[in-house]
This record gives sequence, C-alpha cells and structure tokens, in this order.
Amino acid sequence: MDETYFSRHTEFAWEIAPHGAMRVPAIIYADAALIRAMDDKVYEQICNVATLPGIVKAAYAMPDAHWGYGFPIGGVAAFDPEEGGVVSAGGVGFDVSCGVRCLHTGLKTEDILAVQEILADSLFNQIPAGLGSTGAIHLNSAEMDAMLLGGADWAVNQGYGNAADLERIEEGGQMRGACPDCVSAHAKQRQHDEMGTLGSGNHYLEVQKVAQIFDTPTAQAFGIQEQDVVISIHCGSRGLGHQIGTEFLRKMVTAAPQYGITLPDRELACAPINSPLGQEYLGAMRAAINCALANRQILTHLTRQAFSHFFPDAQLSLLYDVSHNTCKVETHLVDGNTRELYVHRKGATRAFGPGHPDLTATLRAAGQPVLIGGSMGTCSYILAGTEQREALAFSSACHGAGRAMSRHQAKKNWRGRKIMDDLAARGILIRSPSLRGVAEEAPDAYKNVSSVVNTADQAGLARKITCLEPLICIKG
DNA sequence: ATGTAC
Repeated sequence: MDETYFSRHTEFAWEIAPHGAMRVPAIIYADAALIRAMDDKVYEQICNVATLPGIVKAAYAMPDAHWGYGFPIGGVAAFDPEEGGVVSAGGVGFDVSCGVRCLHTGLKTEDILAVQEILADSLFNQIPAGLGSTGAIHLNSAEMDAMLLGGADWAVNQGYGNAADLERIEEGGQMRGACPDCVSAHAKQRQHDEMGTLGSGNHYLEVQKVAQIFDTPTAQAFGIQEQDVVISIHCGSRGLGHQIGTEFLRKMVTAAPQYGITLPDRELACAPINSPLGQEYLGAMRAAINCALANRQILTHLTRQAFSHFFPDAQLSLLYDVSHNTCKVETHLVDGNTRELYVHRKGATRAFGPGHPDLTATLRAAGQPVLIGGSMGTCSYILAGTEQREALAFSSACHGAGRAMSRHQAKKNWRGRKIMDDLAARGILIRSPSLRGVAEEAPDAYKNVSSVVNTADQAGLARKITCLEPLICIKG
C-alpha cells in the first residue's frame, strides 16, 4: 500500500481520515514495511467498515491484516446498539470462534526428541484432520443443543477434560446467550459427526518448545520456562459455523434495505443489533462459539490420550484458550464514558490487560495470555494484554502471521512434499492428509510472524512474552 | 475457513 494514503499518527499507527460515507477514521497498526506489503484491499475494506451505522471511535486493522470477506481479516470494529449499531456476519467471519489454545505438558524438548517420529504418527492417527473429516462422537438432537448451550463446560461434563480447564478459557468455557433454536437444522446436521476434528486450511495441532523468553516474570506467571514443551491447537467451529455464516450473510443482504442500511459492499451485510435478525444472528453465533470451545476441548482430550501412551505421568494443563473470530459484548471506556459495545474481532485476538475483571484470579495480575499462531514451520508467540493501551483498539491484538499470498498463488509456487522434506531437515515433522493443503500453507505464503508480533508489541497492543518453535505439526 | 454450489 502507498504510505501517502495515511497520516502517520505514531511510528506504528496509520490513520485514514473520514472521507466519503465514513463515519469515523480508520486506523491500521503496522510498521512501514508491513504497510508497504499490505494489499490495497485492506485499505478499501477498512474504509468500508468505517461507514457502518453505530460504529464507535474508529475501524481498526491489526499488523497481520489482509483481504477478507467484507471486513479484512485482522479487523476490529465496535458498535453501540443505542446508536443504531449493527452486527455483521462478515465481520465475525465464516469460521466462527476459530481460535488457539495452548497446553503445558511439563515435558522438556529432549523428552519429545526421543519419540518425535512415533509421537507425530500417533497424534496424526488419533486427531481427525482434513476437509470433511469426521470424529468418533456423534451427537443426537438433544446432545447437539446441549453442546451449543454449554460449550467446553458441556464437553467437560461429557468426560472430555476437567473443571480446571474451564477457568483458562474465555467466558469460562461457556458463551452465555447462545440460542440453539436460532441454528438451522442444516447447520446442526453438518456438525453431527464433526466434533473433535481439526478441519483444514490453516488449522493445526503443534507440539512446540519454548525457544525464547522476553519477559521472565510474566512467563513465570503463565507457568513457562525455556525448553518447556507446550501444545497449541488451532481450529474452530467446522461445518456448523460456516453454515451459520453462509445463511445469515444471505439473510442480512436481503434485510439491509428494510433496515435502511446502505452497503458499500454487499459482503458487509449486517443487521441492527436491536433487531430480530440481529438478535437471531447473535444467538446463533454464540452457539457456534460454544461449538468451537467444545471442539477444542475434545481435541484436548484426544491429545491427552495420545500423550499418556508415551508419557503416563505427564499432566497436560491448559494455559489459555482464545477465540479470534467473534462479536462480543464488552464494556469499554470511550472518551471518558463507560459504554457497552459489540466488539467484532475477525482474525484478531482479545487482549485484556492486567486487572481486568473477566480474567481468572491466577492470571489477573499478569494480563490475558494472547496466543499468536505462526505459519507452518515458523515460530508462534505468547503475548500478554496491556492495561494502559486498552484504548488503542478495544483491547485487541493480531492473531497470527496473516496471509501474504492467496492459496491459489501458493499452490502454483510450492510443492507440499518439498516443503515437508525441507521442514523435516530442520527437525520439524509435518503430518497432513493433504499435500496440496501443505503447499497452500507454505511458510512463505504468510507475512513474517516475528515482524507482525514485534509491531503489535511496539504499538502497545500486547506485550511479547515468549517465542515457541515447532517440533511436530499435525496439519489439517 | 468450507460437503469449491441452491
């Protein structure tokens, strides 16, 4: 993108003044190199978001932002229902509540190296991965509704994991206000056999070592030391979330004129929060959030089973679970006033600072762990929310490296087999049902995660705590 | 991201 599009607020904040139908400014957090490399669609899309009714303060893009459906991926926007604010299916994204959780293992790198190949094979055998993959769990209608209401809490009650896991999940593992009746039969049917499955695309399960610590006291508060082994699971709400997104997007496009909403791009389809359709979507989306939380909880159970075979004494405890495709009601201070806002984060992670009342007691002093997944074969990061910078983007940070290239282009540039061989030579074992999927996910098809994270840190969105390097990656 | 689709 051309730097002259912006007035540069600080070294890491680039502002677009309101023009045309924009109600508020748009702000992109990035360094100069990321801005130059960012595709022009982010500019267009973030300006479009700024035109939506009831938007508060500004439309934001994170350093990993790239072209998405309607809203950019890496976008944050908050709306006030009292001012005609809207909720948008495209502003949440199709993979509702896609997110990352990170587990401690209590193991060290050398423990994994001793069994690396067979552990990789075992995880690959026991974690269903890939497009259309199904699991061993099949939910009847009553169980489906209970899952959509209960989330990870439901999963724990079914025997997948333990109660201690729940306090390390956003919303305590259960999103309130879910409405299973707002979820279509078709969406439920698509999820019937997909609980406890990883999915495809950028989803993965990684065994990682803590390679570097940048903030020792906070790392200690998170229970992390160098050379510790952790496991990160990145996945979402599978077919159910996708179906909900598809259906409500269509409904919102149709209903927009009757709500007097003019859309600069039909992909921005939305409905007033205070409308039947808006409420119906919020109920369905919250059910999909619970689906994703339950899914990651079941995958955690499967991972524990696989590990127990090799390490019978290992206790896999949950460090934290974040969702990065959501719309959540949160209280924020805006120009000195406390307001209840509907915060859309699409490819953006919540990043509550120290002292936030929604954080569990054991994490409140340190701030929320912000889990940033890298691309395949590259580092991931753990950051922490910052209190003083809450105002920057409604307590939000980036969510990953962010694509730099389309899947189509990536398939033309790389071969999956070659990528797997190159990574194996560096001690990183990839297991995937799809070589084409591996090519689409080539590390160089993504932005440099380290520069994205450094920018998030320097911009004050969140603080860098540790860097994780992959040892095993089960790729969807 | 997703049973590349009514």
